[in-house]
Amino acid sequence: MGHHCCSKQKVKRGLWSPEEDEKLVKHITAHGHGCWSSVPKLAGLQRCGKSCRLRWINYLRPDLKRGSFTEQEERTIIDVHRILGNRWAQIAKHLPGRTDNEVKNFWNSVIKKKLIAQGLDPNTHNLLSPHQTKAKNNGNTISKLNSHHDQSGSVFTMDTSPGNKEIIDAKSTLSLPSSYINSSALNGASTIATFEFQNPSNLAWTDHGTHRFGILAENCMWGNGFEPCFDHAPPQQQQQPEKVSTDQEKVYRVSNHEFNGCQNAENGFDSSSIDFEFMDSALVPPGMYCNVNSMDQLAWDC
DNA sequence: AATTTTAGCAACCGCCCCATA
DNA sequence: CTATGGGGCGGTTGCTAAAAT
Repeated sequence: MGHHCCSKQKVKRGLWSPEEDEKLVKHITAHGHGCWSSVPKLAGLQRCGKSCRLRWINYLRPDLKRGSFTEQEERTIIDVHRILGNRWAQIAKHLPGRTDNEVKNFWNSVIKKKLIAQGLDPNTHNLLSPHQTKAKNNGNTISKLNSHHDQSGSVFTMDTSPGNKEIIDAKSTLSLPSSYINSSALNGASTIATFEFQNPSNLAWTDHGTHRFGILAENCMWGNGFEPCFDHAPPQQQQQPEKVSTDQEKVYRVSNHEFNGCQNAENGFDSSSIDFEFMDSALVPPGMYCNVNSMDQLAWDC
C-alpha cells in the first residue's frame, strides 16, 4: 500500500510509462531534483519521491552506460566483491555508468552461477567443499587472510590466472606487476591491489611522488595496534589523509602529495592485509613500491 | 500453435543513518 | 534527550519476454 495513510488514490506504482519518464526528465533537467519528496508534485507525477529518485538514478540519468557488461567490468565486479562482499553501491563506484541495482542484478543472474560452475562459493570466493564447515567470519582478520591465501583469485583485472603468489623476504622492495601498470584496463575506474602480510612490525609505502592514490583496508586491524602514520613525509606534506569512511571500513584517501609510513604501535596480531585502491588509472604511479622493513614475509597476490 | 516454465530485470520494501528540530 | 523525515542501501518481489515442453 502507499506508505502514508490517506494518499490512497494518488500514488502510482510499477513500471514507468514513457510519458512519466518524459515529465521526470524535463523537470530534472530544468530544475534539478532538489528535495526528492517534492519532485513528484513539481513534475506533475503521481508517484512518491522515492520512486522518482530510483527511476532517475537507475534509468533516466544521462550518464548511464547501458548495454551488457564487458569482460573487464565483470572481472572488476568479481575482484571488488571478493574484498567488499555484497556492498553493491561500493562496487558500482568502480564501474562508471553502472548502478548498484544493475551490478546486483548482474551478480545474481550471471556471475553467481559462473562462480558456482567453477566450483567457487560466490560468498567467500573460496573453493566449495562438500563439508562446508565455514562459520561466518566474525570480522576476524586471520580467517579472512587465510582464506585469501588458500584460494586466491586475481585482484588485477588483466590477469585472470589463478593466483601466482610470491612470497617476498623481509627488507625487499616490490613493484606493481607490469601487466597492471601498462594495462589500459582501468580507464578511469579504480581498482584494488592487495598486499597481504604476516608478522608485520613495520611497513612503509610510498608512491614516489605526487601521484594520487588511496588506500582501502578491509579487515585490517588499524587502530588496534596498526595505524597508518604519515609523519615520515616531508614537512609540507605531513597532513593526515582524508578519512572518508566509517571506522569499520578504514578507507583513507590521499590526494596529490607524497606520503609514506605505516607502523604498528604494538604487537597484537600476526597477520593482516592492506588493499591499495587506485582512484584513476592515469595516475597509477609506475614506480610505486612497497617497502618491507622488518617483516617475516609478504605475499603479493596477483 | 498453445501452454508452461524459466530468466532477467525494474521497481519496491523495510531498514538504517544522519540531519534537523 | 527524542521525534521526524529524507536519502541511501541491500534483499526481494513480481512482471514480462524468452525458452522449453
